[in-house]
Amino acid sequence: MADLLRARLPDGSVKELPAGSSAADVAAAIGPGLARAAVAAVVDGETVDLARPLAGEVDLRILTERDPDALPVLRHSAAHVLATAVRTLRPGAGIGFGPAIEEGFYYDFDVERPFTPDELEAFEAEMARVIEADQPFERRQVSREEARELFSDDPLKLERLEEFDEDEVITVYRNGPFLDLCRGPHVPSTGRLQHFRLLSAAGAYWRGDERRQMLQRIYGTAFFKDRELEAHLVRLEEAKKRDHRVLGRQLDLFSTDARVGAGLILWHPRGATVRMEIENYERELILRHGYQLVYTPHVVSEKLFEISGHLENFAENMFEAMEVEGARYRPKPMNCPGHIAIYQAHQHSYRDLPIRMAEFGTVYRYERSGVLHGMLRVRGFTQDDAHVFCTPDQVPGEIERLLDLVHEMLTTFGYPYTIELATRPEKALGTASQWEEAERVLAGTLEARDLPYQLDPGGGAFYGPKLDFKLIDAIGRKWQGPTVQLDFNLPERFGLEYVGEDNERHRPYMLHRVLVGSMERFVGGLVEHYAGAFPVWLAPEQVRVLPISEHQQQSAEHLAEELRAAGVRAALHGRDTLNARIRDAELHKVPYMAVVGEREAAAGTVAVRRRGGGRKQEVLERAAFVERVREEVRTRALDPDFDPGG
RNA sequence: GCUCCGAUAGCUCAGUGGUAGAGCACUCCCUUGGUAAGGGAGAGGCCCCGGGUUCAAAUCCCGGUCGGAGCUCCA
Repeated sequence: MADLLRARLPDGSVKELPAGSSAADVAAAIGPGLARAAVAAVVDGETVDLARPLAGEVDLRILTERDPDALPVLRHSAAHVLATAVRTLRPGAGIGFGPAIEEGFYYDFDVERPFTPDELEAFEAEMARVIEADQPFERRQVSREEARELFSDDPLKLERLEEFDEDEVITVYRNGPFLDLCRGPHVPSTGRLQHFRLLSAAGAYWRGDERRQMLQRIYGTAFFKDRELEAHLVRLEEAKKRDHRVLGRQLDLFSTDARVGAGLILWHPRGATVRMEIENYERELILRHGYQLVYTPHVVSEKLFEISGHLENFAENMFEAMEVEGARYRPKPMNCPGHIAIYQAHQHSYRDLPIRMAEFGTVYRYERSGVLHGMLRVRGFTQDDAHVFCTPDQVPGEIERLLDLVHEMLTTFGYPYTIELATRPEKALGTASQWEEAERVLAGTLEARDLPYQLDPGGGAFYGPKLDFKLIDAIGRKWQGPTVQLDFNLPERFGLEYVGEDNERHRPYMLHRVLVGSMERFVGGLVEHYAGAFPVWLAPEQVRVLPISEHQQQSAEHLAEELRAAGVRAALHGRDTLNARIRDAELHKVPYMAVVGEREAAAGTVAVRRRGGGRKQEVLERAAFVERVREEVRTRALDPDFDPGG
C-alpha cells in the first residue's frame, strides 16, 4: 500500500497512481484540459504545490484557475515575481514579507530611498521579463543552519527564522535568481502570472510595529483572466469616484475646517438633511421597539469614568481633562456611564425590565492625526447608542429583537450583511467563565435562528463579547455596521440592581448596541454606497422644478409650493438654459426633475424626468406626481435601478 | 505619531529665479430656451506660514502648519 497513491477526488472517485506522484500527475491522468488549468492542489485540507510528491491515501482537490482558492496562490507567487524584479533593479534591497491579501498582494523591502511611481513601472516591465522566462518555482526543505546560511544577507529573514519552533519544517522557494524563506504554495512557474498590476508604494513598519524600522511596501494585484483584472481596476476607479470626501464637497454635504480642528465635521444643510432623515427613521423604529429616549451631557466629571473603568482602559483615546472648581471633567468618549446613572436614579423591580435606553449621543475620542479620514474616522461623532438593562433570562429575547431591528434597518438602506461573533480580547475585564457564558448566549441565539456567522477571536470589547454586523456596499466592500455587545462588567462596577420576584436584590445584565454606529461614518458610507445618488426619502433635494422659460415661472412656483405643502423638499431653478439646468440637477443627483413648459402650464401637468434616466420623460397630472413622490418617501423606497452589493 | 508625497483664484489644476495662468463656479449684459454646458464682458490671488540663499524667491534650501497614501487601532 505504501507504494501507491490513492487520491480520493471531490466527486468521490479514486485515482490510483504510483507513490510519489504529484497532484499534477493526477490532473494529467484525468485529462489534459485539467492539467493545463491546474494551479495548485488541496490535499487533506492543506493547499500545496502541484508538484508536491504524494503517497498513501489522501483527499485531493485540484485547484484550477476558476477556483477562488487558487487566487491567493497566484498572488503570493506574484509577490515573489515582484521581489525578483526589485532585487534585479535594486540589488541591495532587503526583503521582508510578501503575502497575498484580500484584493491582491504586497511585498515589503528594506531600501535606502523610497520607490517612485516611475520605478513601479520599471518593476512591472522587469516582472514581465521574469514571467516571459517562465521560471519554475522550486520548493526545498532546509535545516535551520542551512537557512541561516542562505539568508545571511537578509537580516529580516534571519529574525523571522529565529521565531520558528524547533520541530517546524523550514522551506524555501526559488525561482530564477530569487530565493525566499516561504511556506508556499506557489503556482508551478512564473509564466502562470499574466494579468497583474502594481498599484502603489508606501511606508510600512517591519512587523507592523511603529518602534521598528520603516520598510517600503509595494502593493499590486493579479488575476487569472485579463477581464477580471480590468474589472478590478474599473472597480478601483469607481471607488475613487465614489469617495465621500469628493462627493461630500460636490454635493455640499459637509466640510472640515482647520480652524475648527482635525477630525471634526461641519454638517452643511444638505448633509444635515440626510442625517435628520436617518435619525427620524431610526427614532420611529426604536420607539416602535419599546425604547425610551434620553439625553446626557457631553462633558462629565472624570469620577464617572473612574468607576466605569474607562480611565483605566480607554484613557489613551480620551481627550484631556479640564479643571473646573477643583474637579476634573472630560468630554465623554462613551455614553454608557451616563445611561447607567439614569438607571440608578431609581430603584427597579424585575417588572420594569427590560429597560431600553437610547440616545443619539455625541462622543469625543482622541485619534492619532494620521488615522483621521473624512467622515469615516473622526474625533467627534454621534452614536445611535442604546443600552438594554435586563434579567439574565431576558438576554436571548433582547438579542432576537435586535436581530429584527438590524435586519429591518439594513434592508431599508439596501445593505446585505454578514455577522461576526467577536470573543474575548487579551485586555479584558471579568472572568473567563463569564466570557464563555456570554459568548455561548450570543452564539446560541444566532444558531437558534439559523443565521450563519463567523468567529472573530479576540475581537471583543474589553467589557464583553459582541456581535458585529458587516455591511456589504454596492461595489462589494465591507463596512463596520451594527454591533451588539454583552456587558456583565459595568453592572458589576456600578453595582446595578433590581429587585426580583423573590424580593431579593439581583444584578441586571446590560447590552450595548448601535445600529448605524456613528452618524458620521454611516452617512460617509452611504454616500459611497449610493455614489451620492440618495434614494428619494434621503435626498437633500427631492424635486427640482424647472420652468422652461420665464413665462412658466409662476406655474412652476405653484408646483413647487404644492410639493412643499406635501412635505417634499423641492427647489425651483429658473435662469440659464434648460440644458444647463438639467445638467446641474443631474450633477447634484436630484432624483426628480419636474419640467414645466408651455404645454404643461396650460394643462396643469408636469413633465417628469428621473435622475440618471436620460431623455425619458413622463407627463403626469400634478397631483399624481406629488402623490408618487410622497409614496416613495413614505415607503422609504430604494431607487428602482439601485443595485445593492453582495 | 511615523515614512513618503503634496499645498498657486471658491473648486479642479497648469506654470516659471525677473509683470500670476486655464477651465468651471461667481457678478453684469445679450439670449426666453423642450431634456447633460447659448454668447459676451467683468471681478477675483500674502502663489500655506516663518526663516535662509540671491541684485531679485510664489519658484531654490531649512523649519513649521495643514492635507493625502500607507503602517496600528477603531464607531
